[in-house]
Amino acid sequence: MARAATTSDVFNAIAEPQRREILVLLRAGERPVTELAEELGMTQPRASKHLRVLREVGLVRNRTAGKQRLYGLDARGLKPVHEWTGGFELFWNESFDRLDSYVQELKQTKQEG
Amino acid sequence: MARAATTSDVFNAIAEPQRREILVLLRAGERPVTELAEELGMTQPRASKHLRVLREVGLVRNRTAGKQRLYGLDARGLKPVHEWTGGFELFWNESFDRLDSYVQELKQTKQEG
DNA sequence: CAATCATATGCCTATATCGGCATGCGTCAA
DNA sequence: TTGACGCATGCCGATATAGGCATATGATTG
Repeated sequence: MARAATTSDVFNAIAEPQRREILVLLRAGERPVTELAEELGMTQPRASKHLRVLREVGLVRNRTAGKQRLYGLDARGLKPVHEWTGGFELFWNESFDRLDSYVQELKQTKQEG
Repeated sequence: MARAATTSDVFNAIAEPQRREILVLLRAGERPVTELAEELGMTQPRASKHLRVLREVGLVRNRTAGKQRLYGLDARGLKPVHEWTGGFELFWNESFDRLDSYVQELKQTKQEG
């Protein structure tokens, strides 16, 4: 009983910073593993492992091109995350009022104490 | 050497489904711990622990109200996540033409930088 | 002060990653 | 076929995290 596996939940998959970096790089187009690894300053096995996770959650796909394996972005899986966070947009925009009243409460409490 | 701690990285904090549920519930307003626990079908210690994580990353705040401790939403921390995923919007929405030109822009920018 | 309600924590176990290193596997060139 | 290159995996160690249960802590009431 822990959180859903990184390989099955996009939220969890992108919780790892290096995987986010990989996704960002892939916006510029397909890349072979070694190139990604080098640009991100990580070893090849490490890059491969992260790419595997991303592939299993469907955020990237790959195709064989000669000796290389090109990884490409499939960002559709990020849409749910964008939409979920979007559901809170009102709250971070509107936070002036809420924050303000919260601050007032704090001041009040302190003065009373 | 693992991913950033759940207590310091919003991406990681919301990687846990139950914490996302808590945040959703809090959109309806402040709630005491026990009420949250009950509505989500989890034990009180469990709810408290999740709330602690959320508090440490700044997604919720709490104030004492008599014997209870009311937790409230502070969604500002979700904005970066929304924006980050938003950076991929063109890749799941737009036509391939526009996507193409966007990619060209990225390449250009990268070369200039 | 004692009893009680509402929460927060500590301790322990099971499980999940992450990263390194060595190595297996597939492809291409000679 | 052999050797080199590119990448995927297996295995191991270290660490993080989730959840349970019992218990400590803080506030309120009698």
